[in-house]
Amino acid sequence: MKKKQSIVSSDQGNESQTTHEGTLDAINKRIVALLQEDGRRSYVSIGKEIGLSEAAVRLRVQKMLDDGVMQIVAVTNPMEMGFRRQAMVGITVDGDIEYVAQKLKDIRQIDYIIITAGRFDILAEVFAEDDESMLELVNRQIRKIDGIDRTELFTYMRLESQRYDWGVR
Amino acid sequence: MKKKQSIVSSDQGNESQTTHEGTLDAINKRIVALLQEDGRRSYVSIGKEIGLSEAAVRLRVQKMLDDGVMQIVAVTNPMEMGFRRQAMVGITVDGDIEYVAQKLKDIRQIDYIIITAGRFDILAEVFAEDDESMLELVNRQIRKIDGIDRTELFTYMRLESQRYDWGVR
DNA sequence: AGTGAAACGACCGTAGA
DNA sequence: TCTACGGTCGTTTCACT
Repeated sequence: MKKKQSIVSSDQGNESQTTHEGTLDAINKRIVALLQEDGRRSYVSIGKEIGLSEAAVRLRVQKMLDDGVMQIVAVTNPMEMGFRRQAMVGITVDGDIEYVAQKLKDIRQIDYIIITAGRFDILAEVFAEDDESMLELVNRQIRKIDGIDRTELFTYMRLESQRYDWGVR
Repeated sequence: MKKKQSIVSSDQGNESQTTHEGTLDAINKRIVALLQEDGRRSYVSIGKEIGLSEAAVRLRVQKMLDDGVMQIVAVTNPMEMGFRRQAMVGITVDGDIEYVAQKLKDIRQIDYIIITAGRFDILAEVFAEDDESMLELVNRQIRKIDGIDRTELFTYMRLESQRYDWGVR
């Protein structure tokens, strides 16, 4: 529902929480770090820990959410959701990459795709209930897309330390 | 801090929220879907939307968090955090995979590693401030690890539709 | 950007079905 | 596993710095 707010840099002498390069100030980093542990932690308790009033914490969090610096969301565990197979699919394209990318995005069992430089043109992370439906997905859905040359499957044997804390460690 | 609670399936005629296969019941799916939009949405407002009391929603969310079905966390945007380069590194190992995996996990700029079957033994997602520090990371940190045979870098040109909603679409 | 205070709303534990 | 309810705590708004 929320749109990224248009930021007119109000050059009126107030020190910004984010620099032009997009790095956060020390206070925001601490706030983000705490919210990465528990996204529902109250502003009051965060404020107590870092020595700021509840309102100050809340305004900072709101600004970071509005600016698209972070989001606070439920992240599900694929295993617990009944998806026992995950894989990365390396794809080489001999047609229109944008077209292929669009078609891939329409597939429900792909959670993200990456346009890359290297041996592959696209990497797509896929999940499936079991080996059977993983094969079905790759052979009947992905490989059928016009413009796909080859696919190569990297089945996940084990996923270590999935984290969501880019840049705040 | 929280441990996954041991589930003794109390076969006393109460319909469970999770089946043995780990899929959620319809109510929990709706709750998760709403929390994927806004992880801080109040239990009261969720309850109103799905026709359940605040306490019922709260108990269900608590159970899903305790069971490791989902987590509610802040997810940062690497770009906004000043990390303008992301890449997947494909790694082949000629030594001890566990040792290599452990060493990789200690590197701050790796957010997750995947043990795979296929051309590579390990896939690692890495991020860096710029090309310079990406090269430094791969050449000076990753390639120096004992037991690593070859590495292959897939630089992200564009990341499409990163989502965190496995299985609830 | 930040504080403090008052009114309101959400959350939590528990009792009862 | 649900609802109802009362006590406590968190959030919101606003005036002030």
